[in-house]
Amino acid sequence: MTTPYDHKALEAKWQDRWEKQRAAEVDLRHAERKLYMLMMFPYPSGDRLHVGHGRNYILGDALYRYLRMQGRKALNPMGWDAFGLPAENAAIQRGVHPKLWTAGNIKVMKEQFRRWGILYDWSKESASYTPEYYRWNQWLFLRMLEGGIAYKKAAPVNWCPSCRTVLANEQVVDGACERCGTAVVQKNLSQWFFRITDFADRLLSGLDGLPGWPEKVKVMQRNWIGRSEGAEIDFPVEGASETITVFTTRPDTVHGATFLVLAPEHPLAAQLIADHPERADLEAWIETIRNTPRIEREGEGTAKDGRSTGRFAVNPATGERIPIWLANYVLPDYGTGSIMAVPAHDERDLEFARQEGLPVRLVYHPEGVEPSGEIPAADLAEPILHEGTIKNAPPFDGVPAGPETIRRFVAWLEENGHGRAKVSYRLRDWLISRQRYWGTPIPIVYCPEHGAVPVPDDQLPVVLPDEVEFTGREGNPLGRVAAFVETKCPRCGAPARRETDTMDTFVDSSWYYLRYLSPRDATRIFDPALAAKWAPVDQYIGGIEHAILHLLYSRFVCRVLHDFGLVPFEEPFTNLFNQGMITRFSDKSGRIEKMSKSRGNTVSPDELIEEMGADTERVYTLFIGPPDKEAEWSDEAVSGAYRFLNRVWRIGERLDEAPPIGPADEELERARHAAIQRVSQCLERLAFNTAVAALMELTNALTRALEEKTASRLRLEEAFDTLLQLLHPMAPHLTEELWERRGHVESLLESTWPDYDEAKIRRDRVTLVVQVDGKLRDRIEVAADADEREVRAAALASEKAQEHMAGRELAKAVVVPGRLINLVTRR
RNA sequence: GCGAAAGUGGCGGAAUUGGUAUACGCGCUAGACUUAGGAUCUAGUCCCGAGAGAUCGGGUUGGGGGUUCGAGUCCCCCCUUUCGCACCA
Repeated sequence: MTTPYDHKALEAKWQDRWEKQRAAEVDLRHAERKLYMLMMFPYPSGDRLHVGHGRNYILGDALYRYLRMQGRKALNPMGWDAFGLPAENAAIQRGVHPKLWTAGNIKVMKEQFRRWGILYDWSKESASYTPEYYRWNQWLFLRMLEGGIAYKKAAPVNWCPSCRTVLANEQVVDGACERCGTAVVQKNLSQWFFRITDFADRLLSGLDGLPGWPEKVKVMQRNWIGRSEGAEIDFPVEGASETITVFTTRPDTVHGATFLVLAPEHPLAAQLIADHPERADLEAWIETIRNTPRIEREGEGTAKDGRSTGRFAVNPATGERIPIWLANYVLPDYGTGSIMAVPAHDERDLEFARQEGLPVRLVYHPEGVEPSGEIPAADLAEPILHEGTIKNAPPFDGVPAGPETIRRFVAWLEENGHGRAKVSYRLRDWLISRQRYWGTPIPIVYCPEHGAVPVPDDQLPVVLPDEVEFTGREGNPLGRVAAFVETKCPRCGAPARRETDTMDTFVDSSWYYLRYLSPRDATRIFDPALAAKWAPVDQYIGGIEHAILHLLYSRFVCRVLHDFGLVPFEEPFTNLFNQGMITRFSDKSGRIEKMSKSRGNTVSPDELIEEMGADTERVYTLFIGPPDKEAEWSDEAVSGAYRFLNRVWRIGERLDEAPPIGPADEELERARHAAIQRVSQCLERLAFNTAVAALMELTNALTRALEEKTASRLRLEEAFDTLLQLLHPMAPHLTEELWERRGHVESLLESTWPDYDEAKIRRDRVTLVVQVDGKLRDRIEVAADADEREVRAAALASEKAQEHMAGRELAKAVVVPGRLINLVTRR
């Protein structure tokens, strides 16, 4: 009977030891070569981490330990994204103060990390809910205010009725709150923004300088920024002094603009319909559109809904009168909130023209089609998008569609004073105000005399008051704390009120990687010298869900810090790795889904660790599949990892069974060097799954050698030591224990990653595949250094090859050294 | 609709640059040791056909075509799945 190894005692022992030794602590000032790796810091929610979360941290730790053994003692800090709604909701529901609740959760999560055997440099720990941290959020806000990057404006904003706060555009997914899924409504409010749109071009072009980022993330960011080149064109309104300016990417189709469409919310709309006989009806209709949730208005298949204003504008290209319409398909917050409709050359405009019986006028004509002036929209089956030549639009007749034509039109518009080149973006400014308690107070005081007055630096931090009632009632609880709200104007000393909005927690997370470098510096946001030395982060690891949100905001804030002269770089994260999700069958939905508490398909690491140990979870998690792909958790397959580790353990107990001299020493030596090579190459590209497979093969080779007594004790011990080293990143506890038992004084973590010798892997004689006309027919053994002539002779001597050549003449022989020879016959 | 990634045994998956498809693991089958085994060890396990047998022949990486001595890998067309974007003018 064999008993499994005592993982409980052994794992506790090593976790204690690493903690006591402060095994991952880095001296930032004196380290010679910098390497900064980082996992996205977690939100300390009340839920215990499950094995799906574990993948992220285990992956990072395995990488850390590997780098460490490579002689690269990386900075690998951890902290807490500790502000946010769940803490406040817990306070409302359970009467626990968010601060206590959060602190308790941090303690639990820290213990979970420990139990996974994960090494962080805890001396750098920082948490965003401490005044020591968030005062620098406030400081940064004030600098951005001075720099004109932070500003306040009244605007229609996204409001989540369930979270009772406004949201940034990035936090609205398919018209719903990113956090709770509730449909977002529009509200007109005066709010604080960061002028991220000023950085749109830099954020866009910077992506080209990030070869270490997944293409997918870069594409998502490019789409989100949504740069469009085009022109603004002015259309004078008939009978009024106003002009309507539209944005278009196709100024070359301006002759085909047969009507204008304004978003119903457009500032001119009310004026245009002022004299309309059905003005009241129209106003009611505008209200309806205005109050339609975004999801309905912009959703798939939403019908176009429009009304004529009864007014006309002049097409500056043709001089013709064209009607002005209002319609829901024109969005108020993109471009100028108004378009020139060219139904001949735009699908949406054509659809609307058909629906409303509006005319079409071709600018580009396919071959053989002659100009026919305005025609009914019903006569055109589909729009002509990027083909044909211009006819009947002097001076452009005969010009084909293309970018050069667009440039010519822009120049022509500019010369004639009808318009100008213009670049538009989808990106909106970042709305950072939140009407919630548990966040960084925005350091502003409202004075009746001086308006919004910034809190002076020497009065920072503006501390979040502890004495707050969490009732769940409408409105920010901060607004009901008189001691907080009532203050004096920093400028004149008159009674004034504090801003009660707090900052979006994505502000906290946009620069935290810099705070780790000097977490207790009370004099500045971070140490610029250390930032210049250690940042940017070399390897960032986290989930794809932050492809836009956190990663875009961080890139923006990094540029702000750069422009302030605080950091010498513009990109915060040089290499980015998105680990795949762990999925599992969910009884609730009957489907395989992302592992999550709400889906009820989580696996608790606590029980798994209790039963089979943290090393088993680690090895299985790394073995489950390519780390960047999603992977399905299998409760059964976990035991494979457990069996593997027990096999390793048993080899350790049986080393003394090996004979002093072994007949197959070279074989084991070859297996050892091959394993070093394979595992090293795998880990260089984070392919832990195949690295584990290679280690299983080495383990199998060791077991076989031991069973068959074919390797000497010396070789066996050597190979076993190598196995422990290569396996350490994946199974640190077990390997440290066995390493110690082998009599090594220095810890395995401090040992040097083994080198391999290619000469030791090479064999004297190799097996070559013999193909005849591309089909495998035989295998032959030849000297490893055999030249092409020798290989060909050996292959032609093969009886099987001869049979399959069936007397046909040899046309040529293709030799791939060390692999195969293909005998090609003449047909 | 646009963009991206993917499709390989019963399952998870492997296969740097085109060069022995199915490594490694799970599951399953048989056997060994056992009072017992969800423990451990050994052997087998892509499909079809022939053979008592070691073996031998043929086929196979979603489907179809192409390039090549040679294609899971490259090119073209199609199907399916997942993800992202989606009235952005």
